[in-house]
Amino acid sequence: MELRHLRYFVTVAEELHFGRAATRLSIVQPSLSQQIRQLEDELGFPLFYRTKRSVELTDAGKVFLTEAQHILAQVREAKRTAQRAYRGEVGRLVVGYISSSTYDLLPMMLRVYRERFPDVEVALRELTTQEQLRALEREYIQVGLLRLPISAPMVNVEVVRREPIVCVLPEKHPLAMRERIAVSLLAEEPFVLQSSQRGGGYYTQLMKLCLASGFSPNVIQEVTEMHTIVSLVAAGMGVSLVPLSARNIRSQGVAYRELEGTATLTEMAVAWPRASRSAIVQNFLAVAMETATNLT
Amino acid sequence: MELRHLRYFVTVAEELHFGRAATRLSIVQPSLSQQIRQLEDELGFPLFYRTKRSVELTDAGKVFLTEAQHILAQVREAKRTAQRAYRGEVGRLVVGYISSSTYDLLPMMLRVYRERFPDVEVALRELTTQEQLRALEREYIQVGLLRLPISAPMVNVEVVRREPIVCVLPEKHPLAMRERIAVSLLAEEPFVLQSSQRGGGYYTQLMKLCLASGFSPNVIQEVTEMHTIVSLVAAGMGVSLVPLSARNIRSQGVAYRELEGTATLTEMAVAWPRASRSAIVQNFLAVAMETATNLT
DNA sequence: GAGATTAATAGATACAACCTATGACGGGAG
DNA sequence: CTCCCGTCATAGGTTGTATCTATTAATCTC
Repeated sequence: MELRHLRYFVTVAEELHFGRAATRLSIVQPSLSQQIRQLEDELGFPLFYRTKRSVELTDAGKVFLTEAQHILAQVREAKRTAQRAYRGEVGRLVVGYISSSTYDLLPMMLRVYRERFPDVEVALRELTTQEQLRALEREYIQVGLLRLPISAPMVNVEVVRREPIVCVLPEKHPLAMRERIAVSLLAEEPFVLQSSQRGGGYYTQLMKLCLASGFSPNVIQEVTEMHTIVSLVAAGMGVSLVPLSARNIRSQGVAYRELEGTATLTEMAVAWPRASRSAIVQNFLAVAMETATNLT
Repeated sequence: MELRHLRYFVTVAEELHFGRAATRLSIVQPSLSQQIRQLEDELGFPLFYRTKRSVELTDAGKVFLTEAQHILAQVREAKRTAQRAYRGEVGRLVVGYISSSTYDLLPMMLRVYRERFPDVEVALRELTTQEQLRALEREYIQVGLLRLPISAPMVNVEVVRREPIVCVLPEKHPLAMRERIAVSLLAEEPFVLQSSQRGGGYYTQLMKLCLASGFSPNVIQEVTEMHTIVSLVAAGMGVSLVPLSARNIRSQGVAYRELEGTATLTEMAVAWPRASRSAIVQNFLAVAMETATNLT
């Protein structure tokens, strides 16, 4: 049995006339008769009552007709669905992200992406930058939103935000009176930082920044979340160095001050496996870049 | 696209190896490659990532795989279902019946039929013999359970029960003392009968029976149901002539007496359109005949 | 009863699925 | 590093079968 048999059968069943059906199918009547006969032989029962003048469906033929129509519809649907999958319009996308992306970057990207690709099921996994790299490798996530620098040869990255590192300190702190703060002034200050494990490349970047000013920061508290840092600073526990976008965290009693000299930048990026050929991922990346340029 | 393409594709997807898949399909590898290529061309996207050493499904290929498997399963199912329909094992059967068949004949037939053909949806229509003949013609019912005689050339009948007509009269009635009653003795009795409209051929049969004994019955009450006749007789309103199986109607205060002379018989039959080629109907008829002989 | 209509049959043809032979490429063994 | 094996693609010939043409058989209509 081939789909041809089903197409022919459905047409004959609709026309109840071999000649007209054959015309509609752009073949000649004997060919059609032969194919229907073939189908009947395979099924083991007649689909039509034929007299020399008229054609009528048998009961079993009626049953087979509805089945055949369903099958043909499903074939059309299968084609359409698979083509949509090819274009990355349906499927599942697992996104890893660092918590500091939840203030604006992630929501903005998701809003646009979901609007443009409503039939892709999006799953979210909050993971640190380091965890994301492992997860990308193991295909636990398909795309990550993380902070540079990273070292991972099998992963492609594209920067979506570049922002200066600024100092966050209690509002009442003497240094808060200055408009800009030299890093060296923080040498004696107590620091609240993400743990090196959690901070990843960003932690290393901060260490280098301080060492360049001749000191190693006095870390009195390690935390996991950016907003915890801000809260603790607000409570007067110490100071910290954070990406500029941390200002989005609403907290009373803290001040953000630029650093003196050339601004040290920190970069947020989307990351995906170098080997990924997934259209879903490509579409998400396109949305991500677009979002990134739009908010510059 | 033909089912062949789907069958080939599913096999390659299962094996992830063109050579092995071709072997399983009893064709050679280049033919298989060619057919898959053809399918990809029609779909407009690749189903596999091919390197020189390995084969892997694309994302869209995975989607199409599940669709293709569904389609192939549905084809198998369609074949099976239609074959069952051909054997009269699935579908719908509308049965017409007269109310007097509900005492034992109809229930017995239905019990056996439903047990043997559980996937046929049976619909029941209580109709008089006359109504059934019209309904058979109009294909409102497919088979009828009615009382002979009838005159309808387009309808086949097969007798399923043959029983004598007996007299039913109040227990206390003087004639009830006799073991058998001559019809002529009923000449002056008030009769409770079904209306001629409703009674059909059976009504005519009773009229002839009385006329043969030299009288026309004095009908004081026409009713629609057999059990109403028995109730009214029990209440002393009159006498009646009913099929023997009316004894199944439980009612106090009535007596059933055979008629003198050669018993006049009344016949219950199954009826179906002469043109019917429905296997469902044939199966029901077979069950009906079987039931009929079993209860003789 | 003749002509028109419709489906089946018979035989020829053409297309496409299939086969054989071969090539290109990569990975692994020596 | 080279050679060989495994794997899929390509090229060209062959075969099977879907299709076409021509015709027949049966029925309906005028």
